[in-house]
Amino acid sequence: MAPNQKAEKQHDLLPYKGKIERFIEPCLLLLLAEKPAHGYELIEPLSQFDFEPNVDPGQIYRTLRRMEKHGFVVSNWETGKAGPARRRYQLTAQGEGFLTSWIKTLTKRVQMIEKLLQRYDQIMER
Amino acid sequence: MAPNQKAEKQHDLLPYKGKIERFIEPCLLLLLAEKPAHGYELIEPLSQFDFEPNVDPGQIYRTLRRMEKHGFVVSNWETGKAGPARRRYQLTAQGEGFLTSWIKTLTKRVQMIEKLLQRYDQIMER
DNA sequence: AATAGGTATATGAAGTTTACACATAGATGT
DNA sequence: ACATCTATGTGTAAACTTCATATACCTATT
Repeated sequence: MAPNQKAEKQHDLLPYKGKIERFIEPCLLLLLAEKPAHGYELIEPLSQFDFEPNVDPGQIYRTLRRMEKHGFVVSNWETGKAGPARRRYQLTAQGEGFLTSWIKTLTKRVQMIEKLLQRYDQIMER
Repeated sequence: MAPNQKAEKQHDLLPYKGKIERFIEPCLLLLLAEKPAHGYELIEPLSQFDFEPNVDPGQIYRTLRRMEKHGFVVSNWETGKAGPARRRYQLTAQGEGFLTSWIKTLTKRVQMIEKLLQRYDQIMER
């Protein structure tokens, strides 16, 4: 096929972020494994995982609800306390299993990246 | 806000892949840093990076053209050899710089994941 | 010389995921 | 009464991936 200069619709390439798809899921599950919490309360601890750009609260709530639909967490409304009602989430046994599979996936990802990094080091040595 | 059961349009959560956004870019750049090549020739070596599902050839060609537009690689048509004409790609100095920034990004990603993995190990110890 | 298969490059379109803005609402302080 | 903080959520466009498909040249075979 001959060279061709059609317009390109896709992304402009920069900025590249190298984000990990749905990384928020294992982060949320881990935090809930440590202790039950409501969404708002998870914003700050989540930010410790260095999300860039900053963690989107909307995404937290959506992800929690989604995971609840799949039985990975359960929630109950907590009134009584000060301020508006909060939905308190707890990890389920299923959720633990899901976290475990996430851990396996992430371990593989690290290996993938390490492989590339090592190969990069090799060509840099020359 | 009260509990609410609206239909959910978003993804069904499973399967989760934890793919790294545009991971194909640093892989291609690294392979080209090792030695110039045409797209078709890169399919097999790319698969060594354990893409799941398998590397999409279409994505390879698109990504190479895109990176060329940004000056990270240059190509020239190679006839003469057996088979149809091939577009031979070479890394540019700019491309090396882009690869370097990718390496930094990926190093950060590894750190993010390691942080999570360690924290997971901690709660598993109990 | 037709045709099948391999090599090589590329596009179309639908589905998934993220980013950012915005909406809702109760509680608290002035 | 009003603003502000806490808390939960939705709408939507842009970005990204996936899978299917198109094109075309070359080589070997019948």
